[in-house]
Amino acid sequence: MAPTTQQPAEPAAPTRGKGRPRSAAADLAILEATRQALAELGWGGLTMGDVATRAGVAKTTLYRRWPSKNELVVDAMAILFDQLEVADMGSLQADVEAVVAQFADLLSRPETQAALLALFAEGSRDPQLRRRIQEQIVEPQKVLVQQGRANAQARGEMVPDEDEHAACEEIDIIFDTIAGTVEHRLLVSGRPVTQEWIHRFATLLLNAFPGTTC
Amino acid sequence: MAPTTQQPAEPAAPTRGKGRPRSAAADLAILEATRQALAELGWGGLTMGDVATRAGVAKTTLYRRWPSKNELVVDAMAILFDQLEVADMGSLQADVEAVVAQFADLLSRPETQAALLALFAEGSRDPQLRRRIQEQIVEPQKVLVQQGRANAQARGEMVPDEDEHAACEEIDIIFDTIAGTVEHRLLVSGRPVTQEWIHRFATLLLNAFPGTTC
Amino acid sequence: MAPTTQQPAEPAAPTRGKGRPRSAAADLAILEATRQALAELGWGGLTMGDVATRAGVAKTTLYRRWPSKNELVVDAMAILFDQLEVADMGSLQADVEAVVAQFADLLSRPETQAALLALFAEGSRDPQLRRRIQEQIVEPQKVLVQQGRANAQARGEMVPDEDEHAACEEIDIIFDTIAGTVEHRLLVSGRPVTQEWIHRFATLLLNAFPGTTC
Amino acid sequence: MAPTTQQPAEPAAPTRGKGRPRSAAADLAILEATRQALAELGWGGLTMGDVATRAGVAKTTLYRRWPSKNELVVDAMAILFDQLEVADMGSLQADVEAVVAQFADLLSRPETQAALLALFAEGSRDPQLRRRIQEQIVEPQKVLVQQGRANAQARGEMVPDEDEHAACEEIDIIFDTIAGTVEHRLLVSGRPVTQEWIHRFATLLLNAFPGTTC
DNA sequence: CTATAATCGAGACGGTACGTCCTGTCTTATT
DNA sequence: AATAAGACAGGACGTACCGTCTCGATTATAG
Repeated sequence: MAPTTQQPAEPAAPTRGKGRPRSAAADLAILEATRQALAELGWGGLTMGDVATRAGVAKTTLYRRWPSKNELVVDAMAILFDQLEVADMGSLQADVEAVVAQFADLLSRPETQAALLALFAEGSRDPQLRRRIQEQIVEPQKVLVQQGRANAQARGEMVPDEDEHAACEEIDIIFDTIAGTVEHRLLVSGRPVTQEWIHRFATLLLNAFPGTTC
Repeated sequence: MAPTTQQPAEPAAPTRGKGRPRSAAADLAILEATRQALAELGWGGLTMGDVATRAGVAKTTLYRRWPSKNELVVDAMAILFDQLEVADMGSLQADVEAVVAQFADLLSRPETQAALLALFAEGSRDPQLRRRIQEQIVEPQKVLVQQGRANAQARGEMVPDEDEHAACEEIDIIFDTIAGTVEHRLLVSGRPVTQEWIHRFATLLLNAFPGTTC
Repeated sequence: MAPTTQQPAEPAAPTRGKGRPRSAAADLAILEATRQALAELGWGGLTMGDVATRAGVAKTTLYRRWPSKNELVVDAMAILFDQLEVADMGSLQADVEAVVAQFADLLSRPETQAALLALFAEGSRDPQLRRRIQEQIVEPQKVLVQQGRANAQARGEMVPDEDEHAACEEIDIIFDTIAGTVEHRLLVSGRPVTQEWIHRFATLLLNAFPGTTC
Repeated sequence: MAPTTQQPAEPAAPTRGKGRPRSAAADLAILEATRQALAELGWGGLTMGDVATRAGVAKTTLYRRWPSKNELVVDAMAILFDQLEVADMGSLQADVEAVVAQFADLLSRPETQAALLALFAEGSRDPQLRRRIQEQIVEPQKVLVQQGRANAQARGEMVPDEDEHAACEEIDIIFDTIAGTVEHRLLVSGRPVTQEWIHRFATLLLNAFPGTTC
């Protein structure tokens, strides 16, 4: 999660190196500047030089931490996706609606709109980038589904998993469906995600899965 | 559909344009070269100059027809999306599976992977581009859903629409779900769309909609 | 002199060809437009397309008559240099002053300033162009020197030529001196040619040549 | 003299510029490449991109130092004109002949032929360029005349200047005459400057000025 | 009166250079 | 060692002209 790129080994070493230590403030300033620039200028308008200027930092400082724009933006966006939470609202339907609403809010921010699909597009060519996206952006979302599922099972709304593998597959398909549908609605079709739409979508979703004992 | 950008009025004009007419062969060569370059180099590697060279055409000829890379790629991809068809396979489930398979095939092509998400990302900033994408890429897909629905109703698998508006909303949500989920599976999660996955997904989909009389 | 370039044979043929005859009005309009554009935009800013537009003529019409900008400008300027005359003012000194004044006037026009040195520069690389410049621009000036010399000899101010060859050489050197000095003063040093300067220069010139019987 | 264009203030600044200092080697390579390209391709064929390539330098490095082709060529040529010298040959006639010969040699170089008139032509439109040409190319020549005159006065061949202003005017007219005549002979008339021609021209020149006590 | 033919306008075409912008690396002096 | 500053090689951008071409329309002479 931390902008640890480009360093010797990191986990094995709390490297108390000799020279001047890296400025932690710079990291935050750069990531904030990146989000700001994304929101203002979009993915295509984002330049490393501009980010450096906004952050009050030299270009070198940027490249010392991130190998390129892509990785920088992944880290800048990851912070936002880390804030997603699944609260136990008492029922599966309510939990789903809450999570979808949170996700839709996130996708409505200008920086997210500018960055998310562009990152996915870049990731489809660069496997290393794809992995980084998976770890820092996609996984945090998928965890929500697992969590919500566990909550539902704890409440007795869903039968517990028997086959580990099948459960995994099912989580995948649910996740792709939720994330994909909301993204498509907001970013491709360009139509709003209202409370009513969320309700309809969540209802469909629960219909679709016969495993729910509601 | 035709690369008619940059021209005076087009529909209302049987305008016997005065100068030398634009080369139709150039249009085709450029669009083909664009798809080729996308497949080879990806969105980021796509260069107007390179496309021009591949098409055996001057860069000016490109800019005379398309104001930028974005519009060019929309038109180049639109041709692929025009080829989608909904065949009547006898049952709604079979029809859905067929259409999903077709769509997944399309999204598996390297040029589509390179272009689609990048276009959507650009479209989220540029309303004109978004409209163009809607008309030339998204609409042709949505038509499939409408068509399939009509077929199902003709076969008696679905009750006919009563409320026009509600039907429209439902088509929207179905469409966003199908397109979004498949895109997310293939382009974001990076996992394959197998025959089995398609079957599971189609089943879920039909479960979700109680209107089906199966 | 006429813009006869690019035609079959011309002298041997008053070629009453079959097709539509070339517009004589176009020639004049083009040359006038050329001088206008030169005065406004300078040599570097002069474009064939712009000249065509100013003349209300298609670019093709231009290229049918002149192979390139250089030749076009030679012809456009030649008209101005054809207007130079040597009037018999009664004394060699007066004649020289009159001719220098005329020449200085010509070099003070903006189109001349823009074109003359540029043409000479181009001519130093392109022998064909150099010949054209010699014939249409330089020779008309040199004739003035010969004429003035003849007048002076007729008035008895100079001894008649004995050696044809030596006379020729002397005309050359006088001509280079007058033209070169005035050009350098006006176009290189950028200082004005006043009545006083002309007088001083003419005096020096007559001093320099002992052959004058004054 | 140095290619100092585009810099903050230069003389008043012992400014220990903060970033990486400009490469001095690049300056020399660029100016040399410019002269080479001029000699090979002429003014019209001279391209910023080509110069950059020859110098093994990026185009941006060129534009960082010189705003355009014109200024670059002035600096490239200035080096040649800095090499002019007036040697004391013992007599005014000999000194004049030596200087004219030197100047003619310089004007016979292909890069000079390509550049000089073209620069003067451009300078007649652009006052800033004209000033630059004056300072770096014309003045070094004019200094020769002043120097030669001083030498002659020291030798007693010329009476010393009484009126400062008149002397200045006289230097101007002598300079325009020498430079203009040689340039016209070589670059416009396109005829060679032989030893004999130089002798004749120098003789005329000394005739013209009665101030000489020979 | 109809071919035939060269001209005209318009504007598309392949090509080249332009001057700008951004990338990612480098070289300074400073901290 | 990391920092700010900024020069550097390289490459794509979108524009402007060049000189050629392909159109339909015009305007002359020749049959």
